[in-house]
Amino acid sequence: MRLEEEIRQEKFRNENQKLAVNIIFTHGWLSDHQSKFFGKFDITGTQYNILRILRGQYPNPVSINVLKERMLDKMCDASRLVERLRKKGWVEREICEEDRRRANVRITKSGLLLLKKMDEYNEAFDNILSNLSASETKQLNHLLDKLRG
Amino acid sequence: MRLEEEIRQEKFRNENQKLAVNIIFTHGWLSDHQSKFFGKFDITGTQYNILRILRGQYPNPVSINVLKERMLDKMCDASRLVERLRKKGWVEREICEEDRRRANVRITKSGLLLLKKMDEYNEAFDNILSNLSASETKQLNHLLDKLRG
DNA sequence: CAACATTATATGTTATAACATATATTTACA
DNA sequence: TGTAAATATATGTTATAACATATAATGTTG
Repeated sequence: MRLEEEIRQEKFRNENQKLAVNIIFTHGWLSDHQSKFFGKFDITGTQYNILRILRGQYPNPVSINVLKERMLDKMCDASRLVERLRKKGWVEREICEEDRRRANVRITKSGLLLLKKMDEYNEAFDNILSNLSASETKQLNHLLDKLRG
Repeated sequence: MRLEEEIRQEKFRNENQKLAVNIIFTHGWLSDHQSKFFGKFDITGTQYNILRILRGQYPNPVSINVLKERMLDKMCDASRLVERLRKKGWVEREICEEDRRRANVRITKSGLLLLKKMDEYNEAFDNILSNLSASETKQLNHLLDKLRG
């Protein structure tokens, strides 16, 4: 639906301002869908993202700092985020012996199992974004990349 | 920059998944810029948005419920958000006499003044999004609208 | 009109994000 | 090598978001 109808605001200063609002609104729309999905597995989108990064490196560990760098939303709070995942048994951490400042974080079997279970729903999840054709999706990706410069 | 480089992940399941990640990442990128700007005025993006809605109706008041409806991120917590704005002197509220359940919220002179001051920076703000041509911006808006169905 | 449902808002609680600061370890360099 | 700077992570604090529930006013229906 047109943004103007969704938020009942007919006038924007210009297309740029509308774009800013549109990005925020679309993000909210997507988050709603996602958190419904993630909620079923007692995990947040941010946490899921971390687990995905860790699976990508498995069986190698990843430091907190690298996690920060690769996170979608650069959080300063990665320590406590990892600690929450640890409490749920999805990751383990140990001090890195080569550099004792670092903490090595690794996904556990239990974490891998969770992701595997969630993988089965990937297709349903992708369908949230099925209102665009393949070429439109590609173009949208391209425009977002270009927007950020 | 290409999303793949920004988050150092070369492979996505498909363009749809990349799109989901791209929207979240672009939103984060935009929020960073915005909060730098909003922070200068001791206001958050959400609060600014409420003030804009209220200015749109000025001098008529708006109920909490209508604010909720029009907010970009439908918050359940609009009461306390309005209360925060009231404490800063940017809005006032009173009980609606026709329906005493409702609270009428109105932007104050001080709130209007703040928005006016912020208006002066609109152009600089729009420039955050200046990496696209006019027609690309329009198309991006169109694709986002279509994506949400 | 009495009882119940609905609506609008408020509030208690918990989880998380944001910010500043602290601690421990390593690196650089005089 | 001793000391300061830099780095990696942790922690204290505060603000806000999310969720559930409470309260008060209005609408509805027999």
